[in-house]
Amino acid sequence: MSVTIRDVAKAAGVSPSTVSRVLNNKGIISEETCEKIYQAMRELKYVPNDMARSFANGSPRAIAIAINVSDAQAFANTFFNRMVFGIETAAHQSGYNLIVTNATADREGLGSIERLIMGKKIDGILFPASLLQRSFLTALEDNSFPCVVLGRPGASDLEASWVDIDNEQAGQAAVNHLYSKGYRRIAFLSNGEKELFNQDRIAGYRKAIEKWQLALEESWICHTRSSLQEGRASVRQLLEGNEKPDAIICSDEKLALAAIREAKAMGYDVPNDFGVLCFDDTPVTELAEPGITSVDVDTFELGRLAAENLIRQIERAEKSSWRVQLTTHIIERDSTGRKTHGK
Amino acid sequence: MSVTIRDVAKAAGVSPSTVSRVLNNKGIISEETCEKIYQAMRELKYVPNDMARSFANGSPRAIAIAINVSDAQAFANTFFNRMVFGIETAAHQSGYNLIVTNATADREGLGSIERLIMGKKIDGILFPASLLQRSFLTALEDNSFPCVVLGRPGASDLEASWVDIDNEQAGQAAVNHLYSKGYRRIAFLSNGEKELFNQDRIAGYRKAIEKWQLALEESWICHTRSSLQEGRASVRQLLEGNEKPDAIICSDEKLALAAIREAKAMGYDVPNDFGVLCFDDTPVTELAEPGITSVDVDTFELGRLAAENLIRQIERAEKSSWRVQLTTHIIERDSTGRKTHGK
DNA sequence: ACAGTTTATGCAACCGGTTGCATGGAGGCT
DNA sequence: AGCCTCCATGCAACCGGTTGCATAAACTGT
Repeated sequence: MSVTIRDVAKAAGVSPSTVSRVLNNKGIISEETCEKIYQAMRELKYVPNDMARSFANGSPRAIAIAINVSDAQAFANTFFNRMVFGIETAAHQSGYNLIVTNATADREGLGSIERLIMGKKIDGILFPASLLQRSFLTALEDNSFPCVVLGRPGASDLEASWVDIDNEQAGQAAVNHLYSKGYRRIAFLSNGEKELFNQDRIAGYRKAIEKWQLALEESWICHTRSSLQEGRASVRQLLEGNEKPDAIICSDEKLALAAIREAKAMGYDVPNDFGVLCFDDTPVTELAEPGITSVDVDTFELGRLAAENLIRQIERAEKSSWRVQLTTHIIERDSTGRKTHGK
Repeated sequence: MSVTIRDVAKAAGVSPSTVSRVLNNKGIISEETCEKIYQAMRELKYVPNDMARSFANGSPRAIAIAINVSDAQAFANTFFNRMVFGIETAAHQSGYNLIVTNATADREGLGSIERLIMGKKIDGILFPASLLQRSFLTALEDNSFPCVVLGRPGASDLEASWVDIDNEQAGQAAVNHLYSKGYRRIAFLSNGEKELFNQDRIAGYRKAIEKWQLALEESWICHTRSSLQEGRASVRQLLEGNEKPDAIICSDEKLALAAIREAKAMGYDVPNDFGVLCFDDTPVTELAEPGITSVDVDTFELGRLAAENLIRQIERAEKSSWRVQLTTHIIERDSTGRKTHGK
């Protein structure tokens, strides 16, 4: 069939082992032999068979990322997309392939992930925190199989490595930005009370509010579902209360749009009477009118870091828990671009 | 290390070959032996080593999708995301893994794709048409390596298989929808004259215009770049001309937003005086105000079909050129929801 | 000049399934 | 009973690199 290491060996007048050693720079080989072998490889257009190689040294040089095909969230998620690109980049740099696999369990017993792991097709795995509910992770830990979680896992007792946005910092950054723009009465509209990232962001929000000694009304922290309708209802309630905020931090773009529309409908001017800001930069925040200021994170980098660490785990065979929380930055747009400062 | 086929054989009191045959239902095996072997496999918790298997039968049972990490388009692309999910689903169903790989060439000679192919790490590859410029495809064809292009390749002489949206049908569907809503003077705002998909859509547009015997002004077909500013300028020009359209089909969401804003700014009521529609359904079309009617395609299905065909190519070893053009459907929103019919 | 060390390379086994060919036994036919 | 066929299974080679151990050649020091 194709040209093998033995063909090269024959052509160069050496043994297969020598060729292998040259390929992997293992052991000491004389300049001369080296040259002969390279020559032969070039002539025969030799390309090593990666399957054979993986098999022989028991490592496929591949990592996997688990996704959930039925997850509508991920479907729409630009965020996720960029992260995958970052992961691929890091993997490629270290000579690993990236396998994408669905996380749902098969009827026939083993889920596709377990199959990949047990079948020795991957060296490590990246696991979105949202898919963590099932006992996957503990299973992985028992086997001490290399793994990095994308997003902070809920159960804090887990010893896994993970990467995430620094959500507390993100919450502070949001307040800081609004403060610098002259807003003083800042509300927070979350898209889910149970979500860890909202809790962390709110913690950061509180800290920053305190730091600047701003008004802190408990009624200004409200939770709703991510929809235009429910968002508008919440904002209306806020703006009809006795203590009216002059700016709002929203968990997502949908709520931010809702806030803008409701405020406008009630006669407010955005951003002059009412500032709006949300987390995650997307086409929607860019194209909204006014453009929505957002707290963004470099998701490409997030993915890159995750993969890099995973590979370090694999190669060093160390299962130390490693965590990274990436700092966010503000992408400033018109929704917080107040012109008239003042209380 | 781990439990192998020989361990199972020993436990069941048979030879490794018999176990292998049971695993792959090859040959004829007695009920009795079969049972013994299954029993042994269960007891030992045997999982076949996929690397060894791939190596032995010379097929890794994996396909790859080429991406371009530096491509900002794909970055933001929900479209792409869903397609990948569809591909993974089909691949998984047939027992293939999906490898994601960057298409850019390395400095050290072989690009990662060639490496995957030559190194026997994949059985076939999916290739976005946008990455086709380089001589990849011809190289693949010379080797008759299984390949499916995502999107119609530009050079029509290429013999490759591909899947795409039926863009001509999409253009017709857009006109048909507007016509059914009472619009009669329909313009087309494209985001690039050279793009094949725009050419096809415009061809469909012309056909449908003719079919309904609508007015066809050549000045109504205009090309611009995808930006709010340039979009608005184009629309302003259209609406200031002598022959004013009462609806517009836009290549993308950005241009549609531009159209809505410019029309509103000029005192038009959208959708009653002026209907707006675009291709591809995204969060932006959903969240715009008014929501933008779009011509959408099931990209998950598109990916699924592509992967399915690729695998058929691999398994049948047939290199027939196969094409699919998927039919679009209208996602109706308020931007074409005219209430007052009439010219 | 000789023992001791270093350097460069070969030999052969191994990684874990797969498969063509061989074989022994059971059953069928005359 | 003898021969043929078919069924079920085993044997051993093979896929293509990798690697521990052995060894021959070259070099070092005295």
